[in-house]
Amino acid sequence: MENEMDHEMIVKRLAELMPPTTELNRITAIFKALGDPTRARIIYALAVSKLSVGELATGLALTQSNVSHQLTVLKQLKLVVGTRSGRNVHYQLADKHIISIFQQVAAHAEEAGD
Amino acid sequence: MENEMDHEMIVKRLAELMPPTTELNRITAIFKALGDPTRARIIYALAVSKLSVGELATGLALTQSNVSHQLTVLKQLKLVVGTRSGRNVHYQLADKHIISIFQQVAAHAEEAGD
DNA sequence: CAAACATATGAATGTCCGTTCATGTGTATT
DNA sequence: AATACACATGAACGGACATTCATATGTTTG
Repeated sequence: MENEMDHEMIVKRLAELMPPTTELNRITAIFKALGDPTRARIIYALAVSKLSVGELATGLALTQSNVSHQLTVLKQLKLVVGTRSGRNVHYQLADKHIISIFQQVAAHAEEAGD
Repeated sequence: MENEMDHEMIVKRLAELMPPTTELNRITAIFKALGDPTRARIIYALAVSKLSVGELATGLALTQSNVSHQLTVLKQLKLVVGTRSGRNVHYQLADKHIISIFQQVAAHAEEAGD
């Protein structure tokens, strides 16, 4: 914490303490991407196993088009990567970091559950 | 990883491996809340110091109404808590857990930055 | 090369949501 | 009690976005 003198200062210079706009945009874009149930389910599925678009579609009861659209969003944010093998494209999580982020949020969601 | 036998099984039972709907909704709701730049900035500000609604409004150049609306969202998800003292209501992060979540996402955003 | 299969892309649509404006509720001061 | 101050709430408007449908691109097989 900070004393009263500092507090006034903090309020006055709060904007300067914020992360740069472009960084903040990148961060919020990631949160927003994970904030959609469909994309979250895709992430959960890929946390279990590397899967193709079709497998995700049938396994999660989603349209192929829908899955593909969501994957492009996740791909753009480098949350998943897809590698083609023949006709199929197998997607996997970009790194295991993502799983721990979900775990932390899940932990918070539990203890904050009404 | 898993062998080919298991893989078919996984696809078939993918839905069962998903977290229960209500839990998934809670998790995605949190992500969605953090996925808005305005709310994210509020979180960042509160990570620096406990602040009143008015201080947040002036410090972040936002409408008082806007700040209040976003705070109700964050409050409902138990990401922040507000305590009244006189006319003012001072808000703070519900726990420091939230900061580490941002740090992890920020770390990912950096290394994935184009 | 034609046909079938897997994935990607584009447009269109309905819904959700962030912001603003206006007003209401709560609290202190004189 | 009346006024001023701090915050909350509700309605409304505009923009973003998730999903669907149709179609295009890419890849294998016959």
